[in-house]
Amino acid sequence: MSAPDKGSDRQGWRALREIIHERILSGAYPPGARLPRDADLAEQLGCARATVQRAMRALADDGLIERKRKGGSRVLARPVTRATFDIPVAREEVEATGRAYGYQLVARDITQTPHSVAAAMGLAAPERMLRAQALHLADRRPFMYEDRWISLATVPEIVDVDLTRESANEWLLAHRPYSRCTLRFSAANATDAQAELLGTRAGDALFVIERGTWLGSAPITCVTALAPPGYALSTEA
Amino acid sequence: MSAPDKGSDRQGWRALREIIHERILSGAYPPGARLPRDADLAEQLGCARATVQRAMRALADDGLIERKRKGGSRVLARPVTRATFDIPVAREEVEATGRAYGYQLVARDITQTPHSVAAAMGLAAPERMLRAQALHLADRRPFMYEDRWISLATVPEIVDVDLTRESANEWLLAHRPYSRCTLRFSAANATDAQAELLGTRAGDALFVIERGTWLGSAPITCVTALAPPGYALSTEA
DNA sequence: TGACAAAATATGTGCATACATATTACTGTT
DNA sequence: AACAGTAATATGTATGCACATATTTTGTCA
Repeated sequence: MSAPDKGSDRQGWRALREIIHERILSGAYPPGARLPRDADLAEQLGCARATVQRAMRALADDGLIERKRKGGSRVLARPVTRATFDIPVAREEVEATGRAYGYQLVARDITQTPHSVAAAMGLAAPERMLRAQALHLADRRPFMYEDRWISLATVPEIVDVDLTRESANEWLLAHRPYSRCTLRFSAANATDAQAELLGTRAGDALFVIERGTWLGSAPITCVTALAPPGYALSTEA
Repeated sequence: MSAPDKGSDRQGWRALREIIHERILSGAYPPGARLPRDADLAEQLGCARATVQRAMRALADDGLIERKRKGGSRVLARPVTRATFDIPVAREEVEATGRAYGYQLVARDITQTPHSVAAAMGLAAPERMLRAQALHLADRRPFMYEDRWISLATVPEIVDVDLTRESANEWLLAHRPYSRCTLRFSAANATDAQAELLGTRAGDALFVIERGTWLGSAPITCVTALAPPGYALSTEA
């Protein structure tokens, strides 16, 4: 029957991706080389073009190959290391390691943002916003310190939230979904005040995560999170 | 009129994703809620189930919804912030900012790895490996310092490469593709020697990138890269 | 030779259908 | 009521087809 040997080697698109990946690793398709057309690969491997497309798109998403509309597919000469991080909520990050999570509001007030914060949030001029500074604890020891600004224009309800009980981050995630998010990782020396809060010494190298979220073009919040020495973000690509 | 109005509002899967995303943002599908079945959405939106599937899978990949085989699709109550970073080769990172790239080998020798490195590479015991320490420069100023170990068992040819001319990283990328890669970001205070090399002061907060690559289960290389203050890694999720 | 229009081509997308697979829900038995 | 086996169900995957779209290549004309 016309059945294209389904029974013997029923390959899924994941298997196809693996086969092609192997060919790249083994040098059969060396860096910079052009791969066969999807249609040819499909015939060669005994499957439909759509299945090859699925596998190839996965390889392209992983940064291994490059696909262009008429140029065909090429093995990237200099594959970029593409890594995906899931930035967890502090509570879950702590609890994932089996420690007890704690939260503590350090300060809360409503003031004018500095120019730097307004700029980071894409505003032309500073605005009055809610500023919340808080500590996340793991087994009662400082885990991360966050200094957060929340737009009163976009999230007016935030003034009525009891931030001594609930982390602003968790409240926002539950009540104000965002459509855009920027992230920035860097390192900084701890100031005296930061060291005091994090239980380390001034000058210690802190891991810095800066995050901004928007709903459409309206800024929601902008946080600078500081983690004491020992903190690391890791992933497998 | 069984024709599913193709002419008027021919929606692509990206448009569908956007529509569903909007519904989530607007609260039509609140956090934790179950979404309609793919088939129902398809009928409601006037397209094929495959198209809905494509959109929904994209939303799931972005960490916005969760899909289970019979449980249907749910809006994630606590959406994780999922960010994808492309870790560039130093040369390209420098040149992307319009600066002149420079490279300088600081040291090269073949010695036994410390236990820590052997462990990081998944080896039971230390091995003799090639260690290459090098500086990447931007406009003749230190941009990043790397301390790298390369497995002689996996990459014996590396001993014949002139590392004073070519960065080990670029040689490896061109000649030794990897199948697995681990990444770890952290912060550390500069030692005297590191500060000297990077042109900063001892104690300054450095951004640390640790990376390991393997081909199958064979370790290829393991690097610790240090960037001076001012360096940051950023992305848009 | 050079510029511009037209044809060719490889990937991208959409659709309809069939079947696979993982879970949930149900049902009958003890 | 507890349990195991079975049916129901929503998503996952594969296929064949047609057409869309972005590039490259080719061809024509000045």
